Amino acid sequence: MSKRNPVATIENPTVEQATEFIKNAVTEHNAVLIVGNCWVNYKGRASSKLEPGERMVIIKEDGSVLVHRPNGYVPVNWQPAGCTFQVRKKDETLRIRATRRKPLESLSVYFDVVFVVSSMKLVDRGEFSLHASESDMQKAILIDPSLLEDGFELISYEKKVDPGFVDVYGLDKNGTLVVVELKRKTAGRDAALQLSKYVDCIKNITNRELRGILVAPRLAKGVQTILTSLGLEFKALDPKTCADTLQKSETKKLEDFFN
Amino acid sequence: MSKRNPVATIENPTVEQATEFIKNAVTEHNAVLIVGNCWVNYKGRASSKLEPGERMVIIKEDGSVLVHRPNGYVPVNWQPAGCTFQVRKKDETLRIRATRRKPLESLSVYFDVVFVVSSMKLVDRGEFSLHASESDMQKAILIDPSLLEDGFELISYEKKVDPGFVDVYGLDKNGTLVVVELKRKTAGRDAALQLSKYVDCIKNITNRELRGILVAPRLAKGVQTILTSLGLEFKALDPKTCADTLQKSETKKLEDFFN
DNA sequence: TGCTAAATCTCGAAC
DNA sequence: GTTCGAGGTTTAGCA
Repeated sequence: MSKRNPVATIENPTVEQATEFIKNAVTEHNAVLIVGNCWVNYKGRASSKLEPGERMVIIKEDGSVLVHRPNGYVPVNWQPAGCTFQVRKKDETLRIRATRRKPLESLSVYFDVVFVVSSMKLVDRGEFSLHASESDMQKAILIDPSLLEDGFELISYEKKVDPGFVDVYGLDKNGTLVVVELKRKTAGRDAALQLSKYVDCIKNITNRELRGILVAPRLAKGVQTILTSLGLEFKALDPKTCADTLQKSETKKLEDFFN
Repeated sequence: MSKRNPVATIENPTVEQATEFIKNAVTEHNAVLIVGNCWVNYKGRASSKLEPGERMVIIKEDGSVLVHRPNGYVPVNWQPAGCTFQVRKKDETLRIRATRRKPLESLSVYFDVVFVVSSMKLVDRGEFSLHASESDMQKAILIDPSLLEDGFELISYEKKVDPGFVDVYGLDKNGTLVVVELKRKTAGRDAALQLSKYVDCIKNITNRELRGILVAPRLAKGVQTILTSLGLEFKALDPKTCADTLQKSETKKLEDFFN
């Protein structure tokens, strides 16, 4: 089995070697890792100065830069993506200057000793998901309808094309028809109006009494007023709560399996 | 000349080798750099999942962790300082689990391929300074009173015990008495009220006309309204500008010295 | 220890 | 494009 190795490393390079190596890496839009003794100046939205010390510097292929001291999880200096770079050697010192416009700011890192430098082209297509997705919220309500309201019974559900919205239809404990609109983030005016449209639409079909509930972690400012004036309701539901419900459900399934 | 080299590196280690190497590094509170193919789970204040991809992982000696994708300057996952670690190999997979209490949260990183791993003990005593200090801002105004306002003349200044505040008294171009309050960061409501107190205090002593000016890089939201209702003024002054003025002054002194 | 206000905040959506 | 609001915000200053 041949293992892909996208990383090239030089240990204990001279300043000259490191300069050439980094210059090449940056022009080829490779990511670069540098560990060595350096000092840093930043000028832009603010200005800062960092006296010499041993640190890790990361340059990413998108032109972002991070300077990390041996302690603390926040970088001491950084530059967001989209920087242009100037790498040069002068008087036995390597200088890396990362500049960006809008806002105009520049970060200069000076090395007099480099312990190790790596250049790499990483491939990362993995998806990142924080919290539960909207479909997870929907699943959670399917599993435990009481998340929505005590005595709530599900009739049907429909996944909309519009991302972030999922409709649920059901009956409350009194048998009244309920239309639900889900949102995984703060619900704004648009969500309220959307729900109102659905409710109006259904009122044209049936003469039954109808409740419209907007379900979201929270409401944007002023939306409660809109909801009230439209005769709609709001139910706070956290994606995290949904994630917990799903996980409990998973473990319960396992327990059922073993019992 | 013997060059200090605090970095040990293994290129293309097996999962087994990497596991042992990292286990040792972590127990000795060394910093660790890992580049390889990994996936990540986080559970704590929120929860997240990151599908497999090639990334850089940094473990620092203070027990903080960073997971960096090839793009973006913010880590996709992280853990603040003070974590306890569990490093183990299982089924040809390296798992690093970083846990912290208060809040209870844990980050698990799984590697099936490691391209390169480094262990290091960095020495960094360099001082970091951001902005100009408030006394720098004061000095800058002493050097160039027009930073404050055209035609401004200084009468006296006083350094307050309260850190972050420096009072300046002067006359504007019309000879009107001016009271200035300096703040090196965004001025909030408290700064406005403080200035108001000073102004009221002086109004009790003299019958002269009096202007109160709040000098800061910017105002917090809603503070302009408060200032207006109190009959006070705001002058934007960036610590950065002050730093520039000071620097120019330094170079000018040098020029004067040589001329 | 808990709270409040600021940050080279960042990041995204809404206006 | 700018403003506004949320974040696993983080962080620093105080009560």
